[in-house]
Amino acid sequence: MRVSREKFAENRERILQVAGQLFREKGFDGIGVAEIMKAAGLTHGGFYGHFDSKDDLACEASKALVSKTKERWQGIIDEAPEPLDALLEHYLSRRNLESSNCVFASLTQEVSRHGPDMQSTFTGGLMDLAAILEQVTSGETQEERRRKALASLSAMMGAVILARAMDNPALADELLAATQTELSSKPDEIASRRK
Amino acid sequence: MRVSREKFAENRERILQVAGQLFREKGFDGIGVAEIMKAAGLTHGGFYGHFDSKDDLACEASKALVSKTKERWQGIIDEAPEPLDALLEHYLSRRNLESSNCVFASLTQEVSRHGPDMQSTFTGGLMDLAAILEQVTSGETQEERRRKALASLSAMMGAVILARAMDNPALADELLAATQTELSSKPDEIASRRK
DNA sequence: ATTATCTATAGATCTATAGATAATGC
DNA sequence: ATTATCTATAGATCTATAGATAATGC
Repeated sequence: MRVSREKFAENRERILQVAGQLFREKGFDGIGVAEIMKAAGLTHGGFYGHFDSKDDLACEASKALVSKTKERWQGIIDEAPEPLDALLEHYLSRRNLESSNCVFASLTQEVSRHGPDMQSTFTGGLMDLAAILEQVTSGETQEERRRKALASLSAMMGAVILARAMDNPALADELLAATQTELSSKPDEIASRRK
Repeated sequence: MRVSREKFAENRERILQVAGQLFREKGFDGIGVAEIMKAAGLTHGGFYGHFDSKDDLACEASKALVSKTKERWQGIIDEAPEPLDALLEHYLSRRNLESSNCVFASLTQEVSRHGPDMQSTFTGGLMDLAAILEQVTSGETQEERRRKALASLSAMMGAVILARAMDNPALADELLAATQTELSSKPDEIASRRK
């Protein structure tokens, strides 16, 4: 039943990936170790050869998800001709609402109930996203760009978090569209396109 | 051991109030029925005379908390000479960050994992808060006021949710201040006062 | 020989219920 | 007589561990 070193490393990655998915869908407290391992195609007992505890897994999975979001944001602004609008279009889309891609939009409210390691992971991730946003935000002074970037970050994540809780898809769409229009550098263009 | 009808109603209210507090602090999954009843000064078994299930309690407690937030917001805009700025000052303050007053800033991410009753409570509450914000938002058309109100709602709640997850109080304060400045009708005044 | 995984289980915790108890209110 | 609360417990679930198993890698 033992597997090779290479397969062992693959199994660890699969546990991390499956856990990341299930944590985002059901919350840290909404899914157990046994079910995570089952979804990864392994048995419950094998878990503790890979991670010290469930909380250790939650931290490691969060780190991986934070990195992925940073890479996604950086990738979008590197390629698009209008980076801020491309990022808003991506983040405030119905697709991003329905997938639970962004770990911040799914798990941030649980962070303060966990240990310092997880808090530091989320804090660092948010600072990095703010820095990315600052690069593509216009303003006369650096102070103004920084301020706008932080306010935009709040609005983007707030909009997705609120829209996810709504049982009325039309209202959720309206909330996303309103936030996109207000944060965009070209509000008139967005407003007419969104109709 | 039986108590009067009046005391019975009081006990139910106390369970609701204690549960509202503990749910906001620890999440719906982070606290059990036994501990809630203990905090209310009653025994575990007595719970089911007041509520059908833990989920029933979660719905009722949410409804009460949503109503309280609506009343708080309406009270602020009714009294203040500059209602929008008063609301921003209240909601984006360090005091509101540290208390877990607002049910939306504490529990919204768990709503989509619960039943339709809770989703409808949160959706209705958010619509009502948006309507309150719309009353105190300036704009040339009603459409513009509505759009700004929805975007401001996202930013206000997003800022508090993100700031709560941070282990760096200075950064959390900066995020709240930046959001307040950007949403205010008098950004210059806020910016100079916040220094 | 080492070690990754498996089976089995200990021990804690959680929701919900059953039946007893004792005070209320007709 | 009714009923609000209590004690006690059933039954499910959850984290973590112990010891067995069997394949890897020196």
